[in-house]
Amino acid sequence: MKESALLSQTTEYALRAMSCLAYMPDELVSTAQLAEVTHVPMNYLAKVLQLLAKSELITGRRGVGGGYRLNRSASEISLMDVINAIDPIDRIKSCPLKLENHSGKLCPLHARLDAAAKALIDTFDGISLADMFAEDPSIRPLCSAEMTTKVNLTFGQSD
Amino acid sequence: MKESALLSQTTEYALRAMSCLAYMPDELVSTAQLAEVTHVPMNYLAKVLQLLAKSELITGRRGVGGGYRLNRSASEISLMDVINAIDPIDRIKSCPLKLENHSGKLCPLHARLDAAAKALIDTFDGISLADMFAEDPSIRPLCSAEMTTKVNLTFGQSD
DNA sequence: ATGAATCAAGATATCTGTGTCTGATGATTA
DNA sequence: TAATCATCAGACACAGATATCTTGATTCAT
Repeated sequence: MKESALLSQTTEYALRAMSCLAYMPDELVSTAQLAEVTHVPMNYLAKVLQLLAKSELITGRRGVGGGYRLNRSASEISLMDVINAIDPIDRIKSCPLKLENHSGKLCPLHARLDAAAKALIDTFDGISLADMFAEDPSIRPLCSAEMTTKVNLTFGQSD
Repeated sequence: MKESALLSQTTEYALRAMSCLAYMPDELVSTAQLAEVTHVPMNYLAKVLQLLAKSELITGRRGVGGGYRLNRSASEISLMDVINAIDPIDRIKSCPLKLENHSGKLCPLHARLDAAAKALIDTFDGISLADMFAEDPSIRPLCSAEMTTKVNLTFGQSD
């Protein structure tokens, strides 16, 4: 079959947009700008941003000069927060076969699958948007130069 | 949006079927029997088994008394082998935005997503089908009693 | 106030994963 | 050989994720 990504395409888009917003806190960034930098189809990104806004991770402001901005600081938003806003990773709470006769316990197979899901969730819980700026400063989230130059051009910020 | 499982439905089905086959090596188990025990729609399971057969994890035998059996011993088949036969977990090899200007390196975001994918793969690589029988013997893969009794009834094996 | 910019919301289109069905091929039994 | 069982192979149907488009509502600048 086809390769399957760990996260859905929509979630990937959301993470890109959030990374971008984290890069310039307190600035209002329009959907069009985000779409260009993140290379996401604009009309679709608009939908994704609406979801993020509904989850109260970001706030949208209409009108001229409008756009989106983070609701909390980048260090207080984990990757898992973003993932949860779009496609939560589901834990296996009860036997998927709907068999009753093992009191609450998962079978070895599903116990291990659930453990893997938990590990993933814990990993993403432990990474904040801010963490992604804390390394080699020559490489920015969403691929350094592209983003850095585009953004600087657009907003006239000096580095 | 909707909850999204770590593995696709099809992969889940494949893991169930493989667990079942691992439980009775050297027996030929028909699609109908597997479907009943694993609670998977029979016609669809038939497709999944064909995929597993094409990947040479199992071999099908036609005709009266036919069915499927493992090609290797359960201890030599990892969960990842099964997953790879259906929907491989894809690593992020290059920038999904298709930006060229960072020589081979992933940006912090995708580097972390890829690390998570690698960790998952390593986890599933380290678990064999046989491992799932090595614990509390009262709980079998695919939910103990159900499978145990059904199987014993069907094949008349004593415990 | 008027017009332009921008988000909000809903309808619609497309593609892929999931699931069903039918006929063909091969194996067993009698 | 004939009949039956079960996999094999392909076509078809459906639903949900992805993507597009249109219209309305809000904000800003003039």
